[in-house]
Amino acid sequence: MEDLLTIGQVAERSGLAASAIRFYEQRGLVHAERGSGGQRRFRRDVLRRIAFIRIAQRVGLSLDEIASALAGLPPDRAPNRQDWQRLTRGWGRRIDERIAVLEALRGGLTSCIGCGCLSLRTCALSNPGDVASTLGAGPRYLLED
Amino acid sequence: MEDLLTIGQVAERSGLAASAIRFYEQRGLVHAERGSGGQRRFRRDVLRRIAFIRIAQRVGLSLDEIASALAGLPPDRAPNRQDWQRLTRGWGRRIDERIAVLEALRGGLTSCIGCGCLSLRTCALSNPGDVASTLGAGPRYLLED
DNA sequence: CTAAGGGTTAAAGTTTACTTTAAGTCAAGA
DNA sequence: TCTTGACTTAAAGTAAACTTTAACCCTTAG
Repeated sequence: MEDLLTIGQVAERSGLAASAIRFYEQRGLVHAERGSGGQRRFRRDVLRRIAFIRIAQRVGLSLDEIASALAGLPPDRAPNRQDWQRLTRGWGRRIDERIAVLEALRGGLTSCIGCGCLSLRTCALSNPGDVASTLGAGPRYLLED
Repeated sequence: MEDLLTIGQVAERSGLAASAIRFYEQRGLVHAERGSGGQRRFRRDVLRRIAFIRIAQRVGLSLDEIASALAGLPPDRAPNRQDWQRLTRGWGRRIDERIAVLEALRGGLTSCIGCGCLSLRTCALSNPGDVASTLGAGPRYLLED
């Protein structure tokens, strides 16, 4: 077994489509050397990069943001655990914020009976926005008769 | 003040762009009569429909799903509170699920130290999936040295 | 009456994250 | 050697949810 992976092997192991991997290479998210005949050969740690990318996506980052984050890895040596952890700092907060927004929305829904919806433009429920304002001002209202 | 609204007035009151409102009309999400000269005239309750649409989007529904939901409103009379509430049944559960997924992800992140990421294809963190499997099997691991 | 401001249309453009297609090249076993 | 399956490329296609553009019409205040 070689220590370099073909795109098919990476696809197999990561569960990603080969086309997606090529796309990621284009976008600079992963890197491949080229073997005889121009075929891509990936180092094994591409799998960790891909894991990182997928998790980052679930946290809500765009590929551009993920690319910026990955650019923070040391170019000269293989990333170690501290390197990776540095990149995931702040994700917990980001997730907490999204949870807070959803909880506010749910709270609004269940308490939202008898609403006049007088001002759509300022209704916290219909406007995505900062957590503070959504959480801060008590129940909002959705529907009235 | 008329009891029918121009598209500009609806845009102003809802905070939506006029182009978005035209788009919604095309998609059957809102309805407009036509006045002299072919201009759109909206009944005031279009504002409630728009509020519904925006909140449904925040809950995670696509415009197609929202259109189906709106089709459940009575065609012959103005919707009342029960009508609207019927449409929002099930949203709470949907939101709870999304919260559960995010919490599992956050829990995984914070406990994710020392992971071998041996099988990307089955790693709960890198794979979006059902809540049960993500929640059920204890901490998962993200990064190793 | 006329100019400004808002309204109309269809069609094309935007963004994100990919997939599909077409046409061709490479690698490995029988 | 041949054939099959995996690989290559660039370019176009997809989906969602809109926005932009261009060319034109309507309404209203002065």
